[in-house]
Amino acid sequence: MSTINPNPVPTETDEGVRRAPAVQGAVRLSQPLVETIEEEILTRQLKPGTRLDETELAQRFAVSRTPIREALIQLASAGLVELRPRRGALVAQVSPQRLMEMFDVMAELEAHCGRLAARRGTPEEQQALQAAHAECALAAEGDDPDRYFYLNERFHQALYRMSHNGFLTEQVLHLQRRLRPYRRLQLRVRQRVAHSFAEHQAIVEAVLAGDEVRAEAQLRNHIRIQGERFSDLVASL
Amino acid sequence: MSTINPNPVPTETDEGVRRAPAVQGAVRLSQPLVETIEEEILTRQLKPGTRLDETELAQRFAVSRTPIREALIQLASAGLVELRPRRGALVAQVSPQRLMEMFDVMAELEAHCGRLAARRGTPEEQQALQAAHAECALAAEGDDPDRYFYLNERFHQALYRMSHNGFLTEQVLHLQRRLRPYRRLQLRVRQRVAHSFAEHQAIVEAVLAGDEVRAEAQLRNHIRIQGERFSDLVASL
DNA sequence: GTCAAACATCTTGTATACAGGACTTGAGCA
DNA sequence: TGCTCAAGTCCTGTATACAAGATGTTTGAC
Repeated sequence: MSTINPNPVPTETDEGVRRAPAVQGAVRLSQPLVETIEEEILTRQLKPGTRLDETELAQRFAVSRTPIREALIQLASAGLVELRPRRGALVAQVSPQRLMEMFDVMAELEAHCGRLAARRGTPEEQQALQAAHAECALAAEGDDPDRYFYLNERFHQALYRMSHNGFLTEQVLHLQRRLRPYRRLQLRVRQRVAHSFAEHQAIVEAVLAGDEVRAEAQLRNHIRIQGERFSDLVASL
Repeated sequence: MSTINPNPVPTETDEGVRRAPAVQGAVRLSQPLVETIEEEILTRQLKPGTRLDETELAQRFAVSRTPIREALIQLASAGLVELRPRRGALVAQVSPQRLMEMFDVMAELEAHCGRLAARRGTPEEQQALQAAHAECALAAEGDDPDRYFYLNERFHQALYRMSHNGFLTEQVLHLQRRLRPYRRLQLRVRQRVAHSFAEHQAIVEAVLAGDEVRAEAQLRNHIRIQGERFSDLVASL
């Protein structure tokens, strides 16, 4: 019987789900379930097309089918799971074309973040952006793709916040998370880390200079490159 | 945007939700519930902040609490309902600032649709766009704001499809629906229908001419005006 | 040997039971 | 009179029971 993995994201689910059926502990059982299953889908431990049997999951997490069903519904709403009425749940298949469509939308949203960040960023946010950029520099020089990948996300998140548009930030964060496994492939490509960092440099300069047009263009291009690289990758298969 | 397949057949909800508990008709009871409650929230029959009591809803729709809970979870994922653990569900409050943020994102997504439509629209799609535009003309001349509102949505949807980006289309459709009650307020403003139609004219010309830059700019402006008007409306209160 | 229909089994969707947290109300106290 | 605390009630979250659709298998006919 497997328990729920400790989460990298700081949450207040202080304890695991290892509980006797009648004991009430966490506020909602389905929440950690959503996070765990989502993580496993995004990390490809659960592969697209995999059947998600409710009873099996219920046994695995030592809860009843009720919170499992609620978790699956939430995952379906996020697009990670396909729910076929009366026929069970599958890990959603994401076609290469759809991925490219998602990268396309991501590029536009990030570009808009860049424009707004250049226009609205406060001095503190500008400093935070530079700090995030400096951290990326260390990882890039140290030739540590995994660490760069993580810091790269932090860099972009600093930009999202600078947009001062909470809704936009939520949307683009969601897409960032959704596309993570595919973006991760990119950095394995030769020289990609170095190129990415150079692009960041141009972005930082444009944003700090308050150059909305350039910030927008640089970011659009920065994201779009990933979509194109991904497309090359797919085409080569 | 949810990947829950409601039905093998893309049919309307055959009728209301009033059914005897034991009658098996729809594939899932929660689906029509989601649609009904969503409709009532979007039409303001259920006002922001209203408590959504599970037992009460269960009685009203003559089902058990189980499908009600599943519906509420889906609505919460769509942002229409706020779920407070152990403390019940509320119709989500949308602050004026958040609405403006949503209009801002909407403007960018529609603008991108416009650009792609100008680049990729097929002759059939161009014809469909013109046809939708012509229908709007009739409603505008006839001074029928409600009908114009409906046809206006069809016009925009024709543009979304022209983008040939399914993910983008889903996202922007979702936002169109979400913002509907607030957009509806716009057309009551004096001369707004006439202005809107004039803007459509410019959009159609740009898209048909394949002028990506102009199509994008016209659409961004067309949507942004609504956000600004809304902001004026809020400020005047 | 192939196909189809009927049956058995599995799994989902819904109803209901039950436990525990949250809100309400009223009494005691300052 | 106002505040605090406690008991009672209500409602949510979870488990479980049950019904019916979906799937797989076996058997029978051609």
